[in-house]
Amino acid sequence: MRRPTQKDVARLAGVSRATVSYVINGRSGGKVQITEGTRRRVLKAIETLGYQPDFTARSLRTQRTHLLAIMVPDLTNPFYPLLVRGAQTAADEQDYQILVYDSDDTPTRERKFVETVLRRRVDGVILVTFHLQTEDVMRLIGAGIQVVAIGGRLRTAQVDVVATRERLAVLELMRHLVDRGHRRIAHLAGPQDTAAGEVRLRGYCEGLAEAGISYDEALVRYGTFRREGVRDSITALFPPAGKGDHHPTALFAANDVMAIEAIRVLTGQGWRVPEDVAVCGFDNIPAATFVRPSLTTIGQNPQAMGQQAVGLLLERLGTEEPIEIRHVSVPYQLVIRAST
Amino acid sequence: MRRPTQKDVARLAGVSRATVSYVINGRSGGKVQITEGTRRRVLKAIETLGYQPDFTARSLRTQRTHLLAIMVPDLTNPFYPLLVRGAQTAADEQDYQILVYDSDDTPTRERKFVETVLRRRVDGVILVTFHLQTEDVMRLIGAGIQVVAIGGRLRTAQVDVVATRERLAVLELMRHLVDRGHRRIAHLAGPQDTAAGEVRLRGYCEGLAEAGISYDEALVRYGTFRREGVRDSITALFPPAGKGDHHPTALFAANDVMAIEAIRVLTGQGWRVPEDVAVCGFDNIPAATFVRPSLTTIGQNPQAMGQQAVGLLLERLGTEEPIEIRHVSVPYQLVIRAST
DNA sequence: TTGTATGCGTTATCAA
DNA sequence: TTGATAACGCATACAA
Repeated sequence: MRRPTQKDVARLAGVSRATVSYVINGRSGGKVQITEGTRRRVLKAIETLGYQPDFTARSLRTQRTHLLAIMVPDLTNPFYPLLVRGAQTAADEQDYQILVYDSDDTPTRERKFVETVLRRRVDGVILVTFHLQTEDVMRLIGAGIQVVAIGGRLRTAQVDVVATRERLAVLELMRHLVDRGHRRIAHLAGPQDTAAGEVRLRGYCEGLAEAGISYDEALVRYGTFRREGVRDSITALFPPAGKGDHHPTALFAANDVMAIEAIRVLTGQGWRVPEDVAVCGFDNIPAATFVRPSLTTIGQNPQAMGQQAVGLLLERLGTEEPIEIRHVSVPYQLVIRAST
Repeated sequence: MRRPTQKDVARLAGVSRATVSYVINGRSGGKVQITEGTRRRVLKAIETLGYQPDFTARSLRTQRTHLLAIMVPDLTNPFYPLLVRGAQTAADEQDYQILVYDSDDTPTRERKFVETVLRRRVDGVILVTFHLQTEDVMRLIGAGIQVVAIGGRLRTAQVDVVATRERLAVLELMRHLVDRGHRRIAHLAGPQDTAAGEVRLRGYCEGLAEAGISYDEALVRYGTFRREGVRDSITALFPPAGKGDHHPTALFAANDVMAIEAIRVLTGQGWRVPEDVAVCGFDNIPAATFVRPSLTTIGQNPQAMGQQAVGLLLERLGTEEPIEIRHVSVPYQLVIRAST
């Protein structure tokens, strides 16, 4: 009834507990040698008893939990499940499990995450954070927990970072619009206190500059990355009265959610997309393919990001040697669809 | 540098390790009484040292990990992140953490999940399974792991179940269509070897019966819950030639993904939705609000399901007494939108 | 009311 | 090559 322990295995195989441990951990490669005979006897006993090592006990002894944790701001944003899945795939191969934590993008919960992983003694964490400070990260590192950040926000902290080169991606998107002949390009920007909002605006500006188009602040509106407020911004940028006039012919929204809402508002007000206004977004969420017209956007590769992040973590966990800080960027993809 | 342990706290407070443990675990309610004075001294020491109990060690001792695990078939299906989030919210309140596992809907990975949680000694699991057998579940229970299943598939196993009354939901959906005057209602069914596919078809049939409409097998096509194959089914149900003729005036797709694809195919072939054909789905995924026309559907409440599931688990974990098997159903919601 | 001692299941160090 | 044995950090029965 009770789960068998190493002791049971040892008794059945007629050896000591230590020997069982040696066999299990394949010490045979190192200094400790086990006779093939006893080795097989032990293996046999393990088999018949259905013995499985207890992670908890092992963790206490080795100070390794074989547990990773990933914190994301919003699991219902389709970007993050993909990230989690990528992480999972990579972790699974090495028998690491993943604790998933939805911070709801609040400072309180992000803090709580830190406390939790500290007590749980997870081996490594993947952070998608908008609120943690360098000092929070330092606490983790101080406790021997490996850290990798997704996205640029913690660039300055001493941690590995996995990110998309968003600025370059936006630049490419802008080139696409310019190639299509657009000169008056509006931007529905994200909040400028977020790395994403800020860097995408920068890409927009550089894109204009590259095409020799002068920046016009009247063409830039700031949003929240959510649907709220988009209607007002659109109405301001595209006054119903001014149709056929000197209106912008293209709109770059800082993310797909806003872009899709923009399309809805525009068509609702009688604009044709893409004939009157070309619209593009950023993220390539699933809805981008459903919406009519389907949305031109930048596809990040969250799954690859998750995998990479775990890869970095496991590398550090696999060696004693210190590894220098790494910043890896994951390829993005310009997805051209009907909206431009 | 090293994390402080109870021993450090004890030394600083000038008491024994046991006393520290008593204080922490609030034994004061039980038989062991601690003087207010020493209690405060200990608390003070904990504070200044920044001591935090070590989950691992505690787990080894108590045989409780304070860890739950949830297995879902596909994290990129927006239903499941909500489920996870609901579970998380509930778990978080009692300081339980959640291991998330994406089984990719494969038997192999579902098995692997079982092995993993067994070794990890998680306290309870939430199962959304399409492949596990009763015996797999029995292994978990035998190991003292609490189990709750989401959805009807394990109804017959001896476990708690949280589910939506899908049959009743479909019935309500059918009533809605009938109220709108529809008599020829087609059904894009799900695979009949899945509980969802089967029960939704049953609801469809009962809905017809209730309205006194005779079942016509020519109006039922079987799909995969995915976009593939929908085009063919739609073309067969709504021959382009037969427009204006004796075609079905409504379509109930067994899930939103198929319904949305159906709308796309129908409009692509010149049918107007809902004027020529009313379309409805099941699940209320986010895209259901984005699609034009927006989709009438049944909204399950995955978040509530996750919360409920954790609730059942924690109840069992909170008491020694055996609790009888419970089947709880979570309210659904008929969401009427533009497509009908 | 507090302290002593033991064990949870492992791994790893030392002898044998 | 193998076997005792001591931690790992904590909770608790029992003794004081």
